[in-house]
Amino acid sequence: MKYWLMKNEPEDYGIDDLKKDKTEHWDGIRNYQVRNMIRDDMSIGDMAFFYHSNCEIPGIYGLMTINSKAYPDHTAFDKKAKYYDIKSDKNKPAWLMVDVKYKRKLQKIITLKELKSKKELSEMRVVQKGNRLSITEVSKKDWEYILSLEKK
DNA sequence: GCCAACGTTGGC
DNA sequence: GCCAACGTTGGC
Repeated sequence: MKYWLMKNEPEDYGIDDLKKDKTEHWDGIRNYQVRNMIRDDMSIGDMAFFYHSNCEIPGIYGLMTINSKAYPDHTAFDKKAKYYDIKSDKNKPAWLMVDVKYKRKLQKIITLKELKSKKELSEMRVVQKGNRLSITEVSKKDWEYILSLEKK
């Protein structure tokens, strides 16, 4: 069982949208490192933080579970879709996605600022400069520490 | 809206 | 296969 942090822009799709939808496919991954990670390392039942990026208050807003294995991202075949990719062929899909299931919103937002202020989390990928991966793995230790911050 | 950091592309 | 140019991400 692994833990993840998954970024999305709330203007595009945020935690409240997932709360409403209950489950949704996490499409639009167009980075090979991230694709390989969801293909090789992610499993059904893994837990993930829903992180809001590129917004007024970047940070962790909620929890979700991974609800499927990686499967072809059909938005890559759709010429009208934002993330259409001419290189992805239906017979040989270049891009994958997983389904995520809403668990709950955090009682309070754990902001990026707060994450950065904790020396315990200095190893975490999201707090490191120049990290641009939309999905990163979170260690069990960091996962539990972050959840403990919710109670403070 | 700026810009640093990083990934991708493509000429050679 | 190198690397400059370009595009994207995302915090600020």
